[in-house]
Amino acid sequence: MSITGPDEEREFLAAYRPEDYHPVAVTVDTVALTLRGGALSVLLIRRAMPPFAGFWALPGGFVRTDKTASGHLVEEDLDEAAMRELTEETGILADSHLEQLATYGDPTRDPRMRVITVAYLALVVDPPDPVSGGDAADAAWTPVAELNLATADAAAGAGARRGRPLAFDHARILADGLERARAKLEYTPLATAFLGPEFTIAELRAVYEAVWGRRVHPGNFHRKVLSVPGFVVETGQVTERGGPRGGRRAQLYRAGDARLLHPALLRPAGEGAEQ
Amino acid sequence: MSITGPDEEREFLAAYRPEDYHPVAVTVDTVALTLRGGALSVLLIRRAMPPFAGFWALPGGFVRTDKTASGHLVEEDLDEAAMRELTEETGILADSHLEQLATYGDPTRDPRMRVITVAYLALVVDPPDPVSGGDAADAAWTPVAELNLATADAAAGAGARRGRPLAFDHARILADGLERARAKLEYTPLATAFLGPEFTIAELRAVYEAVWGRRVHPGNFHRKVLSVPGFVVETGQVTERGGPRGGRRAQLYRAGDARLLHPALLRPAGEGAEQ
DNA sequence: TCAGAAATACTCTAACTGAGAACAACGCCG
DNA sequence: CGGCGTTGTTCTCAGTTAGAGTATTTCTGA
Repeated sequence: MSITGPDEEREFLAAYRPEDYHPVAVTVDTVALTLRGGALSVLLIRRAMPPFAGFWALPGGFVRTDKTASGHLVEEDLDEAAMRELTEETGILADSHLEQLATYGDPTRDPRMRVITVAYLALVVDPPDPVSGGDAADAAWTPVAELNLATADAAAGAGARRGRPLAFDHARILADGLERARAKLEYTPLATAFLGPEFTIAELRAVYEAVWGRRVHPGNFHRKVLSVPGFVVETGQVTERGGPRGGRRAQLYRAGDARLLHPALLRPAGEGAEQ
Repeated sequence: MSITGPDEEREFLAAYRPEDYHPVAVTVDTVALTLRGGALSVLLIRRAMPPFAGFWALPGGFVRTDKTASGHLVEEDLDEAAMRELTEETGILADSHLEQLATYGDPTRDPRMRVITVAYLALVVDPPDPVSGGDAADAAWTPVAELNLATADAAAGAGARRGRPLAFDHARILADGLERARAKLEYTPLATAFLGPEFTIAELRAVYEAVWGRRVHPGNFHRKVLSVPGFVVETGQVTERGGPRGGRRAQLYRAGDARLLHPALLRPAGEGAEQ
């Protein structure tokens, strides 16, 4: 199906009239989430360069459509760009989960020029401390609760209220990422992407509690998780020790092969929450 | 928070090195769905220009970042671009619903150059026949069943099997749009966006059946719709006449103010379906 | 050895589900 | 005009799932 050719190329260029166009830049930004000490945390970098120099922001950068020093053409897919930028700026590998979130193209979102950004959601298991690189002056896992984000709706325009304000429209992107994670815990086995290969039901419950920001009834959670076919599979092993303050040893489970949860684990309808 | 200025501009340009970059184009493509004669249909255009000249494709085009004849800078948001292109190419207005779907950036997806496209899902109520314009040689509402799409997974690489193949990766985008619509019928009042301001429960059920491609139990559907708070509100009116082959007059309802359906209307778990 | 803690199991009631039947109101046609 | 098929609406019933609370088991630490 190769319909490329000189004729078509000419047609296109005639219609394209590059001189009439302002350049557009395409970037990727990643909402990387993890659990650290029981708290849902997001990976932020401190911007070294203007605009928003000194502000915290989501790690990300330009999609490569350029030539290297050797003149070789670099063309990467958007997912690859997201992973590359994450590693370049923070040293963190998005090895557990990576999915596209949404694309933000408000003409005023970057004061420099027209920048359209494709946002990603990444989950990372038990990550090391980040190592800042590239345009990042610093990088850190930051508990989401410390950011004092408004709700997704309210954060849309204003950005974070108190706490550290984020650069650009990153407060909104973060809010959208959090909402996506919260929603997908309900009907997919996404929670297992926060955990290592083997985990207990209590650890799984801790993921739900951290992401949803709510207490979850241990007994009912246990029953529901085990009743969903393919969510978790028993390993037959138990933990080496009980909890640090006593308690029974727990069964260890592995993630099953289900891609969707039937029935779903719905979050309580009530409003409240957010810690 | 105006951090724009000559210094920052210079910084940015120093890092950007435009001469090292190949141009990137950003387009929008829209999966516009409607119900015509009870069949779920998608709006397609026939491409006038290469590549894929003569192929059917989703309506869409370049996001404006250009100067008009008067030299005025045109900067539109992505949503605006999607609506504009839809109307330019087909004459159809996305007045009922418009939401972003996903962004596709495979470096090989357009044989001409690097084109990143932001896909949208639009729903249209009782639309007229399209009027082709712009780069479209033709435009038509096409029943989705006629396209013989594979499932979302299988369609990813190969595009449509039999039936008319779509240009670029539009078969995959369409599959993703259909899956989004099917999923959102479950937990949002999206189905009402297929209907006019007043509708009967049976018409609402017809939307679910057309989009899901499955029969839905009339009695249970009725009960569930009325039991979800804020999904529909009674108008007190009834239809002028019963059905063409007899039958009782139906109560008329309006869309309620719920944004989420609690409890949700889950589609039957079974596989099958697709008409 | 005991108190507290955590994992797991059980109980109860309320709510919801799918399947089917029943009832109500209409158009059509003889 | 009156039965009949059609469609809208309500109801019944048994099976499943939900939330809340409690009980039991098996740990740790004092």
